[in-house]
Amino acid sequence: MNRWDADNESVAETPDLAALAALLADRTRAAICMALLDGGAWTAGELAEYAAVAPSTTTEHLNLLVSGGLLAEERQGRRRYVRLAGPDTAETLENLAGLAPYRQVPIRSLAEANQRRALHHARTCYDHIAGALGVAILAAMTERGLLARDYGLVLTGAGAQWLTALGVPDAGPSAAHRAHVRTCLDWTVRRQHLSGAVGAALYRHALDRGWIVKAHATRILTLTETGRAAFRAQLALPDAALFPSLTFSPPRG
Amino acid sequence: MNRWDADNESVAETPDLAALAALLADRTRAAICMALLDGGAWTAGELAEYAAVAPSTTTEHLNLLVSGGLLAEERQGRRRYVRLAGPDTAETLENLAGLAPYRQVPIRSLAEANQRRALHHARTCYDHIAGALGVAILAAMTERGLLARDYGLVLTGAGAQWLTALGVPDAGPSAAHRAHVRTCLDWTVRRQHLSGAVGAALYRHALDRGWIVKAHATRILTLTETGRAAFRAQLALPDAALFPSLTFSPPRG
DNA sequence: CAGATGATTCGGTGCTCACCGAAATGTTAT
DNA sequence: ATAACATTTCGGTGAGCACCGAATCATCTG
Repeated sequence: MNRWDADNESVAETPDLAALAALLADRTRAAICMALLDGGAWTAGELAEYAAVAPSTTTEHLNLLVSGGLLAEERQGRRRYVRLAGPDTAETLENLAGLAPYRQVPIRSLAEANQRRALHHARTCYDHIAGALGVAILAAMTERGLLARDYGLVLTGAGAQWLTALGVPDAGPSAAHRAHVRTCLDWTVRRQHLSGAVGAALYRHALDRGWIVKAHATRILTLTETGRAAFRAQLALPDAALFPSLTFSPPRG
Repeated sequence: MNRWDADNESVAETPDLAALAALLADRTRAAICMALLDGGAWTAGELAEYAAVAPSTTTEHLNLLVSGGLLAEERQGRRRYVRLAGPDTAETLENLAGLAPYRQVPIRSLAEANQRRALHHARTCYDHIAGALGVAILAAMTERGLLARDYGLVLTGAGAQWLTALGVPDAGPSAAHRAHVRTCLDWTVRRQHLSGAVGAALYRHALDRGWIVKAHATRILTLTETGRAAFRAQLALPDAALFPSLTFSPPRG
């Protein structure tokens, strides 16, 4: 206790950016986090198999990630479920991934190639829709005057009416602390897609109505025939956004 | 070249989150990035002294950060200037810092304690105002109806009028690709402050009018007497936000 | 209760990397 | 030209850590 600082301790607190980054700096841990961006809870064993490391190694990684605040865990009997700590964690992770350099990964099988195409077409991004479909939705909503870019991105009056006409519950007051409309940089297409509370509500609605179905243990979303009809009727989405086989993956420099 | 994928290469590209995070996972490199969040360009030597490592070590770090895309460099004769790559880099860094755990750092001198108090009171956050002053500005603008939270955070009509009355140039059309109004999590106060294009314009305006002055080689902003008068008249900011000595730093758990 | 299953603890190994100092390179000042 | 200065290159050292396997603990199933 010093004279010049009688009522404070003689220490201060600084955000430990390096400690947080170190959690993500390992390829295995990064892969785990990217997998958890599907928004679901995974068991330790599933993650071990996914990341192709021994269960013991996975345990160590999960301990670090949980105690670092990135993951939340829930134990049920003999198994350990983990998921991302929250929407803000997911958002920051996606932003970071959009900023990251690209790395070449080999494709070893036809199944892998198909899976990758599906992933580029439509996938979850925590609690909303990403991929070519997500990008097309944002573009169409902007073009049709449901979203406006004048003062940042906002839902217009027409947009609010459109949502209620669809039967999407208004997430406004309940999610007061969360931005209503937001964008997220897509790492496959390098363009923006819709996130925020509206993006999340739209995703849930599409799931409920059977427009899309989510595959197990991946982030892949499959568009149903009903979904294609709905997106055509509601937003006039072009076929290129509705069929995986037509999804264009641009070469990267 | 395989039959099943005749026109694509048999490799795909994934964002290398781990590689990006590894850049920030070192305490020295993280300190360098945090220093550069003042928005200015630093020489390699200045950063070496700031981070308390040998010049040769600094060179290696800067090489990594530049080639990783986080920093932009500019050489002038025998010296090397570096700055953050862009506003999106700065934004992601601040978000990350807001998510990071806290670390205790010892305070070794009275000067350090004063500096820290000033930093908590008002500082730059790349291109806008952070600290207690920044938080107070956001709160006051919201309370006075210049910003609204109904559909995400937006500038109201009254807010736009207020800005033009002040003489702040409208950054709207010129910064079309950037969000007009945005918030940034403050690591000192753990509350939001105003960023985005409007935040940047406001900061520049306050500098031009002599409301605040920026100290050399730190992120510290000092409020002038004119500035205090202006913020009282325009936003009715309370004294607690106008005087560093009254700035409250809450204990952390 | 026995056997299977999911997760954890622990010891040991190998690799990566942050750091420094000394010498070298290139630029500005006297 | 010579001196002072800013930065870089390089070799070597030491610490941290991701990984595995074997053994152990806890839980569920037959």
